[in-house]
Amino acid sequence: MSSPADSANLMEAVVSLAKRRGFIYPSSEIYGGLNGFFDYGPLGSELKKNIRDCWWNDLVRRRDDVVGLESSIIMHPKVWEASGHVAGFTDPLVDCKVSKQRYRADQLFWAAVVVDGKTVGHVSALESEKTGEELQAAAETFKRKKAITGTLAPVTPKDFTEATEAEIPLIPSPATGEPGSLTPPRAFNMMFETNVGALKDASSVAYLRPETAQGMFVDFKNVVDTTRVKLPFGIAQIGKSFRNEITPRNYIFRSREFEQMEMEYFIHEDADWAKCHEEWIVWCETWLKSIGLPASHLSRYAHPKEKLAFYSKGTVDIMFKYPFGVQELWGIAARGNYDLGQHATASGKPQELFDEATKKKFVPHVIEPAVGVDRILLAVLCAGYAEEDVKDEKGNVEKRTVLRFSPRIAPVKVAVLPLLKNKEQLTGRAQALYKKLQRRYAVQYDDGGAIGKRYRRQDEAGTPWCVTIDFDTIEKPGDTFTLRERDTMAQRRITEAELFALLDAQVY
RNA sequence: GCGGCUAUAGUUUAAUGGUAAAACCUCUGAUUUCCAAUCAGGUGUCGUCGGUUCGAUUCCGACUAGCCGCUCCA
Repeated sequence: MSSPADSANLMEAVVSLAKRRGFIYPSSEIYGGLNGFFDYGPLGSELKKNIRDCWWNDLVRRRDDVVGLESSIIMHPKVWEASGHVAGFTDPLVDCKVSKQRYRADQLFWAAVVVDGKTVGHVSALESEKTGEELQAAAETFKRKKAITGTLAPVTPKDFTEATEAEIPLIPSPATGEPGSLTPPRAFNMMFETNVGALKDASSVAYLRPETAQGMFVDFKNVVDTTRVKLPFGIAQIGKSFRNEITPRNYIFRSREFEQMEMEYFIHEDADWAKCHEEWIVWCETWLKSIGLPASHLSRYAHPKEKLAFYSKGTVDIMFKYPFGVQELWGIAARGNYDLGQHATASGKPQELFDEATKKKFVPHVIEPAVGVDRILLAVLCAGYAEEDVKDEKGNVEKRTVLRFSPRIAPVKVAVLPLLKNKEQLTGRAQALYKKLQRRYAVQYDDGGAIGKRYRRQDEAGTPWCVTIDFDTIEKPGDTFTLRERDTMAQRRITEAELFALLDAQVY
């Protein structure tokens, strides 16, 4: 087997195949495209739906402790104030116009150099464990170089967001050491704004949700009051989310409109959250393997304690080895009771449960596995893509392109192929089988061109099996078809009952 | 958003200051056609806008989109 020479080629090959076979198109392509948005074509929309269905079936339908939810995309603006997204979902950035370096304003520190009570200059340093000491040392160096006499006051470190308009031009760039090249911090909220109702004013502002999670928190009491759930239990949701990313990148990996599959798993405040956290990480890893992602491409990344939000007890990301690097696929966060607490405070409605044992009310804690459907889809495309060298009858080496999707998520489960399209006996039998399969599975009927070409066409679509209705089917007893397997290209004869049994076992 | 590179059929590529080509794909027809069989035929292209020019797909500019880096994240 051969594969594209390097990662860049693999990515190009996947993008090209995805377009050519109708998995993924750039959005609004006839108008020049729109950065950060994509459309899913006939095969892509089937693949995506299968990923969603597998997750929903395994998590919501096949577990006793998880229920589903579908909340609205536009919610009350106060939801996003309480969640912290209005204030905190921003990245204030500062550019150095000379060095072209970019800094996070809250990670770029500076201080005035004060000698004998007079400000004589400014120094800067990037955030580190000893930012204060570095600034102090820089201030002393500054004083010495400028040959200023007097008493240097201890520096007061501030981050760049605290700099006034007058101070910004005086602060030196960490890259050049010279002032004047830094831009004012530009903060932009990553939430898309819109207006609800006829009037467009401050009171009509609403947001397209940047995550689906808040729906589960806001409807927490509704679910508790209207269903028979008992702790521990989860509320799961699949839906579109929107983020006005600065730089959408890496194909569908980071887009501005994307689809999330999230669950909030609520546990007692005294429950062993670490154990529960670990169990859900394992569940997620197992699930990814069940839809065909190889274990060799999966890894874990535990966020360091000091980088966690103050309310977070721990976050572990399941990483996937994409062609452009090992990147986050699934984040499993232990969020304590922060979100329910925030909504209780903001809404004035307690978000508590009653503990019969202790006779006390408490706010449940939560474990949150959050994954992007588009990221999973990209992962299965990249992991499943293969180019093989196969020899034809004459011994010539030819390239076979194949997408090795798990039968669970393959957009087409079976292709029904009459060996010839001008023989009524063959096409009639093929149509009958096709119609019967169609009632339960996504199937394709293909009578175009040569049989070999049709097999290869299905390989590129990732179809696990082809059944060919041939002359043995109609001339020999047994009513058997040729079953051709995608991965091995092996052929064997199979009856209709055996075919349905195979599908029942493999497609779930 | 900033910097670098790029843009020709659905895909991958070629040529050209004088009006665009090939392969694959797709479609139609013929054929007892099982690993991109064979034969015959068909559709389809210079990202957008502007400038220079007698004439621009080619040169220049802007915009849009893509790739890489800064940054960010499901």
